[in-house]
Amino acid sequence: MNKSIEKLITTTQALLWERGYVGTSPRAIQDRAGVGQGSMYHHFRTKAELAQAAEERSAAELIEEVRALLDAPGDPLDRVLTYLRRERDVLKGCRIGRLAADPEVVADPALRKPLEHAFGWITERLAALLREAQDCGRLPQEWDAQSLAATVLAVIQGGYVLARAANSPAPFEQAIEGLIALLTNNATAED
Amino acid sequence: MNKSIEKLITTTQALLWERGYVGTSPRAIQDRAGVGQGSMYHHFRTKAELAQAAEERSAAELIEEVRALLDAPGDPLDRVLTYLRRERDVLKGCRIGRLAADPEVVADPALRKPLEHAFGWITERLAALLREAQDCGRLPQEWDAQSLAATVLAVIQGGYVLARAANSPAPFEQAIEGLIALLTNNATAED
DNA sequence: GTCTATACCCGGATAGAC
DNA sequence: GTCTATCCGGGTATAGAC
Repeated sequence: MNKSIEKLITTTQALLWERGYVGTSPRAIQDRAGVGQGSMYHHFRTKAELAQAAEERSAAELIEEVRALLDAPGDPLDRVLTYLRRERDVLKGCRIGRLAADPEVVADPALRKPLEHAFGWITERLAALLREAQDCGRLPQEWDAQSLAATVLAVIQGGYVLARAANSPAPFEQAIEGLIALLTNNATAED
Repeated sequence: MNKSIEKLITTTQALLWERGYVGTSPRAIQDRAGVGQGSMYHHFRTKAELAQAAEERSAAELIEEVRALLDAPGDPLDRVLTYLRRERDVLKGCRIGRLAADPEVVADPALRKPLEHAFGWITERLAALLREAQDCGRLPQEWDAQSLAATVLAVIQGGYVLARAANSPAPFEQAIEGLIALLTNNATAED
């Protein structure tokens, strides 16, 4: 039915990922979507409104992808490691994290909310798994699972930053390997 | 002497930090610097040229600040921890890392170089300290210091991303505390 | 719903006077 | 060195016709 609406949203998702919020103009969206000016402004009153719809879709998609990985069967810590080693287009960065650089996104609650929601969800899910890993004796009980979950997500997000700065995926991969060493070679002497 | 040049560079540094490269216009620089159009284009032929000068200055300043912390006397691992706990305006993000989100910066070698240089320098310095910590027996010898250094820097950069997304310094602080737990509660049973 | 026209200011300069 | 004038296209819409 609403082919235009659909095309506008997916196109905006792609442009926000590539160029961020300030870097994405209504005209660029229209051109790439093949949708006219009048049509776009008929369905979305402002650029911010369309961006919000696109962000919400991207956040939902990211959550679904991560959920699929983290809900797999198997040892909890291994699932976290699988998530860390997941294949990624590193130099492209994170479709959600990228937007946190944009002051207009951070300043507008409606534009910031999808980021907060996606990262909040992922952190909670990781924390639950890390707690399970503690219960299995694979991680020390005295560690704070919530903090550790933030660390895991931060390594990924920071890895993207370092990779783009170096124009190479290498720093991302090193950061991940360093974290895996920290998580797997620890004082589980309790068992 | 060249008060104008100086004012243009420091103003551009501030605007790049706040708004990134695409988000910073020559006009905004001129207005905030109190320098006219003609003057600005007399000293810098393009926006990119001025941005490059500003980036180089910011990279040098960041390196100096980190050097001061990491060259302090004392135990090597403790110096890394001090660096991690350093006071920061978390929601402002990193003046260098922020620019890695910008596709125009990543695509232009002259604009990307200061980022690569700053992060490369910090990673090397951290790796050297972590190697010292291994020699002191405070970290397992089998860990790769280079990877670990990338992890440390990634946690900081990723922490900024999570904090801005949440509009709160909390995730940054959690990520740091999680990393400190990982670095200090490890299998140093070898000694 | 979609199209075209119009508007107004900004981005990123260039040219030439002072 | 700095100022003012000028330029051309893009950003972000709004208005009204079809």
